[in-house]
Amino acid sequence: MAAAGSDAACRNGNGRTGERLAGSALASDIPFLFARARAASTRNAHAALAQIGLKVRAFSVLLLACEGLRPTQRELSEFLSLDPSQIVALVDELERRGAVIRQADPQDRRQRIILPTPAGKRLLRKAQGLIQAANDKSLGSLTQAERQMLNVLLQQIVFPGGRDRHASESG
Amino acid sequence: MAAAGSDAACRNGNGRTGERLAGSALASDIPFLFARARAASTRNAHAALAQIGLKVRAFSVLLLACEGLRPTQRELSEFLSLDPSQIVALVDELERRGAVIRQADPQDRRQRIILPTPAGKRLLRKAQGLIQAANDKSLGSLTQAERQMLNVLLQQIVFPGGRDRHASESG
DNA sequence: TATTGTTATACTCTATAACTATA
DNA sequence: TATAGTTATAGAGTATAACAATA
Repeated sequence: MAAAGSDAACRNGNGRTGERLAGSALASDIPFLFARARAASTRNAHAALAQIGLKVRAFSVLLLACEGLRPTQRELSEFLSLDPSQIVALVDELERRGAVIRQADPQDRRQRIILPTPAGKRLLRKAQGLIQAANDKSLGSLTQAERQMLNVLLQQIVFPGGRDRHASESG
Repeated sequence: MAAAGSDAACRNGNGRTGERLAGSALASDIPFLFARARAASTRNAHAALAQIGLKVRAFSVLLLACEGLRPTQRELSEFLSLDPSQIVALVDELERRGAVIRQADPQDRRQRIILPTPAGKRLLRKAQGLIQAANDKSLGSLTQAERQMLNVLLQQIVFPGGRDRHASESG
């Protein structure tokens, strides 16, 4: 690609780089900032997870499966804002790998509960270490207090219902 | 699609919805929150801009062209973190529409400076009104002070160089 | 009849490489 | 030789519709 930003400064003889445009009103546009922040943080997360053959989507599913919540595929779809058909592919991948299993819910046999295997739990622990390091890199310019504040603000946007969350800075 | 979140709560007889998973550690993961916040805000922005036939990418290019900064395509590519080939398509679209023109830089005829037309400036004003309404919707759960704080934190992440920006809340 | 999971398909977005014209 | 823009192409990500099993 052409991955601007970090190392792309001062290249051409004209002194014109993308940095010059940071004076634009766009630099204060929240959706634009979300897009750039997300791109950078998922790039770091992907790079970190690559060494154990995971992607962030699969990591999210694995994490949700490992917390004792016994999620159905439908719930995963809703919470991750992904289409049910995408969950199928993600669970297929994790199941092939022996990290999770599908269990038919005895109370409604249409639903499949996603459960972790011991190997899945081990994989998650490894992944969480890598993710934490990646997130530290993504948020390196923020203090711990600033990260916590950012976490609270983002949760207010994403979960406007406003359940009293603890902002535990897992990432 | 299956667009979870907003209206998907309380559907199945089991009382199991995606909302239940908000207790997960994933709900405190910053990249996850970025992804959901970005998805929601760009969805709103796209819906708003659709009525004038623009997408957010094209809007960004148009805005940068209209501020007197005389950006080259390379600069747009770097600042928007898009590949140069994607800029070509965006400028093509805006040019077909009569909103911008390409001008060869006389000092380096390889470079094309993107300039707005009067029609382009009018289109931008319309777009900005729509974008502002969309952003108000996306950030409805935040006070003005919280928005400003979010803006500052995001800029610290995206522009770690730390030029003294004004967080002018253009969106 | 409605819902869960599944499959298939198309469309957008993103990434990569090669080409041209200028430098 | 190197860079700006362009073109073409392949891959990932996303959206949509139809189907089988179950309710």
